This record gives sequence, C-alpha cells and structure tokens, in this order.
Amino acid sequence: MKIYNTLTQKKEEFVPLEEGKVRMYVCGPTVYNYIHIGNARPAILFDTLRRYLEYRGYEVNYVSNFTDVDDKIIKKANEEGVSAAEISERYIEEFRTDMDALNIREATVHPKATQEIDGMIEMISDLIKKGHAYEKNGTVYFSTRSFKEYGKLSKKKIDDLEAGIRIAVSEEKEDPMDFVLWKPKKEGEPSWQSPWSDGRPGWHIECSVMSRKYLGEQIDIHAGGEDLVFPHHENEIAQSEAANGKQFAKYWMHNAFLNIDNKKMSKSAGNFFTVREICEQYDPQVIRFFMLNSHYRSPLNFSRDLVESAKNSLNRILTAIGALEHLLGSGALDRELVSSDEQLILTEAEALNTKFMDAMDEDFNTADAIAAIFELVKLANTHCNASSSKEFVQTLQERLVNLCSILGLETKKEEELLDEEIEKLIEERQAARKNKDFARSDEIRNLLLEKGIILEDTREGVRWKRS
RNA sequence: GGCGACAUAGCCAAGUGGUAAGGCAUGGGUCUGCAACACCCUGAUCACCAGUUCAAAUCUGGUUGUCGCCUCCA
Repeated sequence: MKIYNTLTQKKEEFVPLEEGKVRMYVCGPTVYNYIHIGNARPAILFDTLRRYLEYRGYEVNYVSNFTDVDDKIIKKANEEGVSAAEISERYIEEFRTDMDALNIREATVHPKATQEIDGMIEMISDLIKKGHAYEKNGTVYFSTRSFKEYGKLSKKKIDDLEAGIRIAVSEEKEDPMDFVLWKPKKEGEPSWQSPWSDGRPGWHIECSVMSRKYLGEQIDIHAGGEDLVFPHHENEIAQSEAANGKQFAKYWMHNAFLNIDNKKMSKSAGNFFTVREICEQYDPQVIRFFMLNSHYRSPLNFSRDLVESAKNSLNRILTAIGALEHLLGSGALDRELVSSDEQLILTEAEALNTKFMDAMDEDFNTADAIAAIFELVKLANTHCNASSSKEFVQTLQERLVNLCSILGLETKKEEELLDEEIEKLIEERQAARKNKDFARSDEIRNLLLEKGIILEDTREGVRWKRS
C-alpha cells in the first residue's frame, strides 16, 4: 500500500509504526458556522481512507479535533450577544448532523481544544524550558529559528518568506516568522489562567497537544486540506518535534481544494455552499460519490451540472444492486449450482475486486477503484437474469455491496415500506395492465412519479425506487 | 519575489515508457403495451515546440495557459 507523503513529495510504501495499527489525526473544523462543501472533502476522503485501512485489517485510531476557541467564534458570539461556548456547542452539533448525513463515521476521539488547555500550558512551558519559545508581555512565541528543520514540510526557507509584507509584524517578536503559542485575553474574550497571562492558546498548539495526548508522540498519518501545509502543519511539526525530540507524523496527506465554478470558494464572493443546503437538494450519497470520483490530490470543481452527472453515475450502481436484490427476492432463481459459464464470470469479478484493491493501494486512487465497480456492474447487468443460479447472483451482489461499503456508500436502505395507499395503486396498475387498460396504467405511473416513486416493470414483477 | 501543482474526447476523470480505463451527456438500434432499467453500436493520438529512446500522454528542456500556498481558511 502506497501513500503520497507531502513531507518527502513521493509515494511511499505504507508501514505503520506499530504493526497492525494506524494512528491518524485529521485537523477538524473551527466551529463557528455550518461547514461548507469544501470542508466536506477532507472529511469524506479521510473517512474513506479509514474505512479502507480497517477493511485491510488495521486497527485505526482516528482522532479529529474541534477548534472551539478562536477569533471567528468570539466574533460570532459577540454579534449574537451569546457566549463563545454557546456558539461552538451549537455548531459542533450541526457538524455532527452533517457528518451523519454524509455517512462519515465518528472519530475514535473527538477532543475539544477548550478541554485540553492544561496540556497546552504544559507543552508551552516545556518549549520555553527547552529554548524553543519565549514570553513577551504575556504572549508566548515559538522561536522558529530555534528549530533548524523549520520549513521541511512546506519546503519554504525562513528567509524567503518575506514575512511582514502583508501583515504587520509585532515588534515583540524576535523574528518575523515566530508564531503565537499563547496570547493574553482582550476585553470580553474567554480566557484561562496560565503562568504568562490570563489568555488563550494559539491555534497551532492545539493539534500538537491533542495528537500527543490521544495518539502518542509519534503518529502514522496526519491529514488535512492542502492549505494547512503552511503554516499550520509546519508549525505543528516545529512544536511537536521540538518538544518531543522525535519525528511527529510519518506520513502527511493533503487533499486538494474544491472550487466552485472554477473559482476558489470565498465568502466575500458569495460562491460557497454549505453541506446543509446541498443535502437538501441531493442525496448526500451523491456528494460522497462525487468527491470520491476524482483523485484526492487533484483540484475538484463543484457545480450543479457536475453533481447532476454524479447523481446519474451513482444511480447506475445503485440500480444494478437494486436489480440484483429484486432478482434474489423474486423467487425466480431456482437453480442452485453455478454453471461453468458463470464460474468464468465470477473469475472476472474476482479480478475486478483485485483491481479495486490495487487502485486503493496505489495512493488511495478512488477514481480508479470506482471504475472497477462500474465494470462489475456491467458484468452483473449483462449476465444476471431469471435463469441464473442463485449463488451466482448473490456473489455478484455481495461483491458490489462490499466495495460500495468500503467507500462508505450505503446500498442497503432499510427495508422501506410503502404507504398502503401507494401499495394499492401499484396493485391497481398491475390489474389494469393485465386488462390492457394502458391509459389507467400510465395514469397511475405518472401519479406515483409525482409522489417520488419510480416504477419499473421487469420480467420478475414490478420494482419501485425513490427518485 | 519565493515555493508548488495542473493542462487527456461535449463534460467529468484514470493512466508515469510499449500504440488511450471508467462514468455522464449525445445520436442510432434491441428489449418494453408505452416507458424506465438494461444491452449493442457511436467518440480523443493526450496544450504547443524541441529533444532522449526501437518505442512517450507518460522522461528532459522550453513556450503558452490555469491555479494554489507564502495571511484566518479544508
């Protein structure tokens, strides 16, 4: 299994620190609003990676934080006249709702920054003691020059960064590139006591501390959006490695951005969508499929047309699985033994299964893996019918369901029951068709279509699905 | 100014040395009472130029174009 490592800029064989176990940390959201569709990309991707690792037999310890103290949260709280905690709690709940809709599993541990302040103070003290940080008027800065490998992740040289050109440099800093570990509170801000001042932690220190607490000093995979490479992840490396004296994360994975109509999402331009509003218009599964249908390290464009297209694509897969299940449930399959012709098809299916796994092993190539699913769909559509053997159909059905579930695509909707009224209409339509009353038959079909029920007449009876 | 990425059919998108996966859309056909689903057929020499090689979308150099990071941001 190979993973592209931002640190080395190469695909590397994945070898976990401890055999059979994977420790991964994914930078979580700052909870000050609903998450947008761009936030959903890493969440979906790394959840899928986790599912795949587990499928491959690894025990995955997946930690993702909530940044629940931050300027943006405080600003929002002040605007609404409520506490920062109220804002963060509210949006943590909304975040969970969105994650659930997208079928993203909950992290093993989902720590909140505000509950880890002690650990942060401890690490900051340690960094000061080791000469990697210094205090000025209640503010503690990390001394980037003290960490000689600073810049190794983002491949930047401190001298090239031209700090201060675009933001005013605080005169307190010994070097323009030094960043804040702890800052004193301003009026009306939430604060915690510390040896330096009543205040709050800087953003970067959170992840170093939470990662160490829940996963240890060294972890396997640290992931996030590519914009986090610098400065966030660079700073995390500096803090963690300066404090622990060990390599922090072995593999750094970064997903490319999601653009809207070919432009970067920005609130000022108004070209962004929240996950919430997209989920009102489309099955969240479509969004998940959409994200997985391209490579995680390539920029991905988002537009209505593209989602429409993804919806049709996903439907092809789901329809095929639905058809197999319908066939299995129809009682039409009375042959038990797999024929020799069927055995050949099953061998092909086995090869496609391997193709899927190979694609996933090659730096998590979900687009290629999905291609294997489509080829499997084609096999099933072409070869499964009422004269197939039960085992043949079942094997293909199970293969498809299994591959989809690795990607977090749920194919088994719970046994849904239709309204009695609708059931009656379907029966009435069947009777009408039998009597060749096609006018009435079509009338009923259209009526149900308006109610979101699509009917399909098959040799094995009527099949319905939701539009 | 520094660092980095990308450019494949109408659209989306795999593919890093041996003559282009997969999907969506389009058009034609089969199936169907009609549909839907499905199946069959239908499409690109891989931005451009030069080079390396028996052989390049895939390597090297250059050109053009698009984009990201360097500031809170997934």
